[in-house]
Amino acid sequence: MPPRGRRPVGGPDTREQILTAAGDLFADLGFERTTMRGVAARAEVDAALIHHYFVNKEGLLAAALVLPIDPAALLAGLDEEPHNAGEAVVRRVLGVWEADPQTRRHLLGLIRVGLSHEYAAGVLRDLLGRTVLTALERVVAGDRQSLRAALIGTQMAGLLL
Amino acid sequence: MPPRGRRPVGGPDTREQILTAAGDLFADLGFERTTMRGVAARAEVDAALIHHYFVNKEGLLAAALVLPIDPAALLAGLDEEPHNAGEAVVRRVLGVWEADPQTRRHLLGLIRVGLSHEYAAGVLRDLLGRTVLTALERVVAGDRQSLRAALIGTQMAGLLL
DNA sequence: GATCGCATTCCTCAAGCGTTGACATGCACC
DNA sequence: GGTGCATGTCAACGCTTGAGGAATGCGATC
Repeated sequence: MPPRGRRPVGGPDTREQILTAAGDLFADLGFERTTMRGVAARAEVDAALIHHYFVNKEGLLAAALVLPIDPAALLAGLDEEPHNAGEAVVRRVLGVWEADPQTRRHLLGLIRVGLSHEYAAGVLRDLLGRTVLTALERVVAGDRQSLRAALIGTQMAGLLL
Repeated sequence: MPPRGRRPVGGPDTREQILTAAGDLFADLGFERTTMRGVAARAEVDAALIHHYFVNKEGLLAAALVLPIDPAALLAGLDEEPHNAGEAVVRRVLGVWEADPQTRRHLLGLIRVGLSHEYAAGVLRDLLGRTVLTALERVVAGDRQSLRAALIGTQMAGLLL
């Protein structure tokens, strides 16, 4: 039984602990099968504290879902030589995919979350829209930019899957 | 502690008890503040039994929401003298409203439920559409029947409110 | 600059909610 | 008299909330 009030300073960042615990469990189990109590236990925290920080399970998901890589950085510089940007995108994506098993596991987790639950899918779409598509749009030139960016995105998702 | 299995025959109709208990509580408290355990307690039944019969709280609401009067009967015969149907409708509605406090309480309860919760409002709309509007349409003559029936309906609702 | 009071922030407890699956018991029918 | 279905209860699960308890930071005061 932990003491009742606020913990003395100097301990690990509790909020961060919750976030990583949640990230792990969501990735492993999907949305439904991940439980608040499970996250709380793994983060060594009372379940109510999660609500304090993230309001509810959906809020926790939204906060826990982060990309393991920065798409803007990954695609940086590609807009300078548009003629072979397509191939370059594929190369770089596959690059991280193959190089780092950690990252691969994380990405697979994201996909699993998206597949596991209606609401979770929405959150994930949102995240991708804000990050990946924005980064892609900067690389893609010409007209119908957004559409082509979206197509590339789905193409890559399909490839990884 | 009641015995564990099925009750001996001859007792009151359990399902009906649940329904009246639910009707009372929904009318008094609205949807949110009515609890499954509360209904179960009032009906002297285990909460799980409600799920057995009505699947979930929304199902219970849909089953418990019934009109205290039959609009078809209330408006019967009015289609025979269309010239003063309007006034007659008002008279009859106000008739039951003033005559029977029981009915009035029940109707007020329905309105409260409708106001208390998004989903509940949907169920109520549904109920009204299936009953009141159908009855009204039979009374209203001429073109744009449905529209005029709907207008009369809202008019009456406003009046009572 | 030290210290005191106080609002804020972090945190747990206890309880409430809907819901579910396992299981018990009576009833009807063959 | 056994078999299957309808009727019930129990115990537990999972999310959420409100009441507080404890540490902390900060301005006022000396």
